[in-house]
Amino acid sequence: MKSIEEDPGPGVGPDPRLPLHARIKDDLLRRIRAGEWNGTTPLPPESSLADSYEISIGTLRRVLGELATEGILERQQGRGTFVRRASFQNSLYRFFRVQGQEGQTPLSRILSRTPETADSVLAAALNVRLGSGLLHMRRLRLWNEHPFLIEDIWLPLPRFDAVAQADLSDLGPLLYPAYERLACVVVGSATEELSVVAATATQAALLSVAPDTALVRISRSALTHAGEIMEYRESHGVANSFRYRVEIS
Amino acid sequence: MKSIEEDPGPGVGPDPRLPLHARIKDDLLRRIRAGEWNGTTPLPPESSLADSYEISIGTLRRVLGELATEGILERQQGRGTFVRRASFQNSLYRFFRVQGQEGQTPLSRILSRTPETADSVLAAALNVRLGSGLLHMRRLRLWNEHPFLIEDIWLPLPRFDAVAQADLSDLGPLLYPAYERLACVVVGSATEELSVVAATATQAALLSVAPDTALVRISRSALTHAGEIMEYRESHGVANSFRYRVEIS
DNA sequence: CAGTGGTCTAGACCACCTT
DNA sequence: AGGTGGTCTAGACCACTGA
Repeated sequence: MKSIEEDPGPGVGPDPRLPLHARIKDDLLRRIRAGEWNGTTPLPPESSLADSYEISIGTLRRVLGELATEGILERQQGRGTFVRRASFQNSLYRFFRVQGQEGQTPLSRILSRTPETADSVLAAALNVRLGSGLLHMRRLRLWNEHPFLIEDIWLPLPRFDAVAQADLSDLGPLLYPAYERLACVVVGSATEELSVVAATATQAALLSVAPDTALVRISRSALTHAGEIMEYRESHGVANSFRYRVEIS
Repeated sequence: MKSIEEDPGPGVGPDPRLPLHARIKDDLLRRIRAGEWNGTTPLPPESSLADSYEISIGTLRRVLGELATEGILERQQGRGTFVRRASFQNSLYRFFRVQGQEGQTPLSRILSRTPETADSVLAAALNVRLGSGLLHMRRLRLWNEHPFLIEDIWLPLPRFDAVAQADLSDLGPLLYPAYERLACVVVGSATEELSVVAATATQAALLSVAPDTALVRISRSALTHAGEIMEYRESHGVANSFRYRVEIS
């Protein structure tokens, strides 16, 4: 329990010329990134947060509303306000037009799981030192026994030792819940980048297409709430099964 | 000037169980789509809007704030609240990595401008009857005399007669301001769809690549504020100069 | 039932733009 | 100077959740 004297009060934030709500928002973002609330425990109720910041409840509600709109927080009437996990609603993956029922998760088959050392590309992607230990997993995604996506996944060691040693059947089709269970790491956000490349011989064989067929490559960096890169992933799928839509306004 | 009796009051909106702010928002969206304010004339001031809806200014401000966040309205302190044109900040076009200074508009060269009749694909894309009149323009975009994008643009006639007859030098590199000037049509929003195709012989020649090179195709449907499709556009660029990023949270 | 977030109000004061 | 949107407050009442 905090005393009022410990609390930063309305003076928080770097630039006192900023509006009050902006400074409060910055401070809340800082505390979320610091892991003060972990996704299962709610933030303090509005009234108590407003008191501790010494602002009116209306101003605090404006800040919480903005953070909810941005997908950082999730508000549930009667229950409380929670830090949200990354939802991957916007993920580019979803735009491979594959034959399969809506809402179902495709089958996944882990082809390999081997320790590696970081080359310069991976060291940069994961923000680790050259030559440090990584876990590399290669996975195939399939609909009705028909492969449509190859995933190469790299995780830093020793942080993910538990994933390296877990029974493969413990991992299941969704890896992020497994990371949380085994290594206590939660995905807070991610960045994906799309590009088009020609299939290597290996990729072509796995996807049963001709070599040099155009593939869509999606590179994903997944971050913790604190902003540390926890996973780097490259996925390749056949380009002519890919459609992506954007709304502009 | 409206009398209070004419105004819909707080009872507007289809479902009276909806919160007040949601019903007001629906009504404002309807009036925006109906073209009640055209982008240069401001909406009535907050106080007068709140009075005419018989709601408090705080509730009205909430609605206007949401519409501004969604990019529908633009608020300018001291000036007023305006309906926004489409900004194309999110356009997929921007992700062709071309050599050229930031912020500059690439050169454009109109290769052809011919009347056509709508085939089934174009009729569906522009929501017009099969066989109705269209204007087809083909345009090349270049950086330093190096072509990187082919654009095929279709406009419904007779609405865009003025564009069909204007001097080509009147069109300039940006078409949407020209549509507004010549045909009094403003873009309110747009949808873009990305796919990957193989270059035809003609496309390959124009872009000086080998036939069957992978191209990124971007199909764009541009809409008026009223939701009518005013332009359909297909653009093709070399796929390996394309990079697209998405943030996920 | 107590506690949470959701809605709505009424009004004060400030910062900015136009005239 | 007058009018616009921007900030902030204080409080009433409602709807939902969980024990």
